[in-house]
Amino acid sequence: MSRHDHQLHEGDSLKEAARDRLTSEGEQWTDMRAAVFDALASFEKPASAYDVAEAVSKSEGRRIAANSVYRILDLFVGANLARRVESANAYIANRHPECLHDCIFLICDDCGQTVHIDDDSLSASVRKAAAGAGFSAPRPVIEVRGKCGDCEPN
Amino acid sequence: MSRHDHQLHEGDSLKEAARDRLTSEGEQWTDMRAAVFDALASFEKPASAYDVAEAVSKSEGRRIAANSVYRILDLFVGANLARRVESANAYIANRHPECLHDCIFLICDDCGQTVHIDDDSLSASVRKAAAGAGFSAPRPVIEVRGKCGDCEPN
DNA sequence: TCACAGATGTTATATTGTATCGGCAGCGGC
DNA sequence: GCCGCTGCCGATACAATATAACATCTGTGA
Repeated sequence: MSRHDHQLHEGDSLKEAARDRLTSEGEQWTDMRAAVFDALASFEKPASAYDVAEAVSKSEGRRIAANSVYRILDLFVGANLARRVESANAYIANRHPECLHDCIFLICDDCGQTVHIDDDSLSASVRKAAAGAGFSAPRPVIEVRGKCGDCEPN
Repeated sequence: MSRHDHQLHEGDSLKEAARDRLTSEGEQWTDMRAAVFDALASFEKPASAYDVAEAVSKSEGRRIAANSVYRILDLFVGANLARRVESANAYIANRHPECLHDCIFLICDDCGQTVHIDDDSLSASVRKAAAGAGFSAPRPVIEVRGKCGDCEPN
C-alpha cells in the first residue's frame, strides 16, 4: 500500500486545517459553517444531513433547517473538507483536508463503523480500468460494505 | 484484465437466464416478476424503482405501487438478477445472472450511460485492501462517476 | 374444506434531496 | 451617509427515494 506523510488531524487541529482549506478556496469560514463542521466531525460514523442538522440545532439552541446543512455540506465536499458516502446517503468529515485522495471507505453493515484507506495505486488502477472503457474518471466511488473486525464472528 | 467465457444475454435469452436463475434459488418466477424484469431490462441506463414502477404500470395497464417494485428489485439483487447502483439510487439488470462478479460500474454524469466491467483482479485487490484493515468484504461497491467517451470533449 | 405460506395490493409514513424566495449583513463606490 | 451589489442564511414547499403495516389473493398440502 502506498504511504505518505500526511497528517491526520483531530480536534482543534482539524478544525483549523478545515478553515484554512476553505478560506484558501476563497470561501468564507462562517459561524454556521464552523458549527456544521464541528457537528460532522463529532460523529464517529457517516452522518446524514438530517443527523447533522439535528446536532447543529442542539448546539446552536435553535432550529437549523436541513436545507442550510445541505448547502454547507455540498460546499464542504467540493472543498475536500468532507466526503459523501454514496452507499449510505451520508457524509463524513475528511481528517486531512489538505491533500486530495481517491479514498476508499470500509463501512461495517453491523455497527456502522467506517474507516477509510488511501491506496493511490488501487484507485489509480480503477481509473485506468475506466479509461480503458473510454471513461474519464474524475470521481471514483470505492466503498466496501462488509463487517469490521469487531463485528465479524471470525 | 481478466477474461472468461461468460455469455452476455439479451432479449428472450436474458429473460430465460433470469428465470432459470431465480427458480434455481427456490423462488417463483411470477408474471409480476417477469414484468418487472422486462421493464428493468428495457432501460439502457440505471433506473430508479419509481421509473420501473411507472414502466410496469404502463405495460400492465394498471397502477403498480413502488412498494411492490422495491420488494421485487430487492429479491432480484439478492439473486444476482439485478444490481443496485448506489451512487445513483437506481437499479440495472444483470446481463449474465448466472455468474457472480464484483462488478465495476462506470456511469456518465452527462448522459447517464452506464457500462460495467468485470475485472476480478481489481475487485480482488479491493477486497484484499479491506481485509488488511480487518474488514470482511462481502459487497464491494466500485462505481466510477465521470464522463463517457461520447460526452468527454477530449 | 381448512390452514398455511408466499406473493401482491393498498395505504400511510419516513427519509433524503431540491427549488424558490426573501431578509440581512458586509462592502465598495459615490 | 446612501446606494446597490453579493454572498450567506432562514423558511417553506415540494420532489424523489425507501420502508412499514396490514389486507387480500392464490396455490398447496393436510
